[in-house]
Amino acid sequence: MDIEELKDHISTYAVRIIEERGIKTLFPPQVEAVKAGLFTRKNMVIAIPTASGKTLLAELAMVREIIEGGKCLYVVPLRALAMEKYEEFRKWEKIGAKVGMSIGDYESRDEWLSENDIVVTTSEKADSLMRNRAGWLKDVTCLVVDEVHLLDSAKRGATLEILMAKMRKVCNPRIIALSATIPNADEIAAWLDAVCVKSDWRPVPLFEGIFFNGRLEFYADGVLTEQRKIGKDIMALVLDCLEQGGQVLVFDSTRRNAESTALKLAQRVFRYIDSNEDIAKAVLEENEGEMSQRLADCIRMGTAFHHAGLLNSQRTAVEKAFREGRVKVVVATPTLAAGVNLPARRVIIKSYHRFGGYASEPIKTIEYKQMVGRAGRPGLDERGEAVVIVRSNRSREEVLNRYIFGEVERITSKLGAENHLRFHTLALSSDFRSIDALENFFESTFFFHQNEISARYELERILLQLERWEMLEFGENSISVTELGDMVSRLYIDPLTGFMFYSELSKRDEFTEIAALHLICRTPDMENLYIKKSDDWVEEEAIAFMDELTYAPSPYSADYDWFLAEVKTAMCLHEWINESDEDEICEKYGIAPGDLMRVVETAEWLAYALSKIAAFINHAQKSFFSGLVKRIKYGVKEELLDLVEIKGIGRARARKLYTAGIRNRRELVENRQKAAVVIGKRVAEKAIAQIENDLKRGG
DNA sequence: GGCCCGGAAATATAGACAGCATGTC
DNA sequence: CTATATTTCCGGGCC
Repeated sequence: MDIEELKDHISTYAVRIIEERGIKTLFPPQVEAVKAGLFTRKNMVIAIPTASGKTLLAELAMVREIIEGGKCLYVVPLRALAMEKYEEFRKWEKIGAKVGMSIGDYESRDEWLSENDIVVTTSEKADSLMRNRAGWLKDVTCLVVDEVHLLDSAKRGATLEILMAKMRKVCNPRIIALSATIPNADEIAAWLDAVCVKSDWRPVPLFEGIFFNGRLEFYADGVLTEQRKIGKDIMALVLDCLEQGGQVLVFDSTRRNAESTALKLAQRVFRYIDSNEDIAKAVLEENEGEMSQRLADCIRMGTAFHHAGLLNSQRTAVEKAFREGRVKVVVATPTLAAGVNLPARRVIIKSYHRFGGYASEPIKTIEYKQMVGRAGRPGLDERGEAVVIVRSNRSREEVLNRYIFGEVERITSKLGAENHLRFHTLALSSDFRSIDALENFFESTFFFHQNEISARYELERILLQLERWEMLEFGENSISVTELGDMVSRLYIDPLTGFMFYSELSKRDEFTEIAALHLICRTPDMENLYIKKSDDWVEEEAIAFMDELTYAPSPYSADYDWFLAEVKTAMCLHEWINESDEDEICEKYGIAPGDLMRVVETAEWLAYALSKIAAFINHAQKSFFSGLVKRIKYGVKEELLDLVEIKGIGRARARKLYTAGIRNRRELVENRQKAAVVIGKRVAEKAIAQIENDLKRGG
């Protein structure tokens, strides 16, 4: 089907914009989706492979929607994905569509979200906007859910499910759900009263293979199509592809392995690139720690590793360098499996096992298919190749049966877990104010669609629990949410977290820094650092402040290891807010810069919640808690808070200024020369300009 | 005594969402 | 209770 044929649906202008991207015709599954009613008001579930044009379908539907005067919400699972889609959709600004984004602590530009025709968000943020009664949400006429197979995720699937069910109740939008290929897409479609479009078509043919004992075998449609001998290890597999002008993406199971593989491959990949010194330098500018040094070393030689220990800016730099062909090989942990779009001619799966709680286990087939789906760059490679490295005949068989010829797992709802029910029930009970109403709502979820189990018994228990925690009150025949309950719901924290904060704050008037931080780390919303065998020092150092804490189990109790992890994390945050050097913190706690940032980010969010609850009960230390939020955000002692609010002045520069006698913004403006000497002329001038600007506006 | 080697024992283990309140002819 | 791969430790053989 020719793109021109779409002009009656989306206007000639819109067709022009698509053509500018070099798209002339629709792919077969896209044609199928159009025929199935893409331009009607039908709900749709579209289950087709990565890179076969799901996003374009969503865009076509959204443009149509906007022309009709509608408003679209595009929901994705990751912030990085939100960024990617936001940038992509901004092309539609050329035909007058306004595009916005709302994720975590970032909101696009200075416009109101209500003015946008397309808003890109994560599922949690969308749910949060709903709890905070963002009025514009009820104007949404089209909801696009990207990666809807994430309904299956034990951690985050429930939120997506609740969001979809809630949206249907509140504004009943048209729903377009995009999914990877899954066996029960029609079940999701049935839940949504949607038409289901399924296809396995790919723009670039995929060859899946096995590498065992130096022999490379490719299979297609159940039969061996080609085999040849090449070298003995992964190096041969990589060079074989580079030799033909391709790029390689390697998936490995641990960060350490990914790093060492990248470094090993670099020894021979360097021949295939020119200088990457500028990229290496940019990566080191963000951080100079050990991991960053290793990354820079790899990049200089044309390889890189990619995992959650990198800073976000470093990750983006690696992705960009790979897209530009300046880095030839990226060795990644699962960060990239379901993340941003980064195709390569050859994908190598170095290990298909991953640690999961108690032991390492084979990854799921859907994960395999997602990794493998990255093989072959449309328009650039004639074919995509995916190779699993295997070390025994047994695992060769396993890979063939389970992955290459195996079927992807069904998607099942994970809403049944008590913590998810508790979390969402509190928020829902402000709209559905009786147990019957709540039960009725839960019957509209995917969980009920799949299981047809009444949630009533579970709900009763949870409601009583929430009442004991003073978040709900029961009237004659209706439930009402207390002020505390409403606050907890809007803060988007687990009610248990809210209760812990509320009860501990009520119990005592004095919290030391470490006690407050540890309270945050005790919470089910916090993700704590891992305790290693060699972490005895945690216990030893903790003796000094043990009696300040809100809780400490006996060393013989089963919770003790968990407790030590909380303490370790609290100590890490304590050093952060007392201005220890970032790289020193990373080294001492055995973490990478990206991990530190994530701990800080989560702690800041929870500290904010803590400070709100402290203010609510008028706690004696409420200003200490609100200061703590900022201190965590910037990683500084109290005295630097004024300086660090200035853009371009972080913890390091603020400390330099303070040491030089410039202790706040006023003193900065009054000591221009000195400031210029301490932090550099350019930075100082920018800072002063900003302060003066703020003063003018603030009066 | 020092060194190398093989095998046993110890060790470590992926990822990443969320608050808030904005302003104006 | 479940696994795997890498690193570290240790003892034996050898020069």
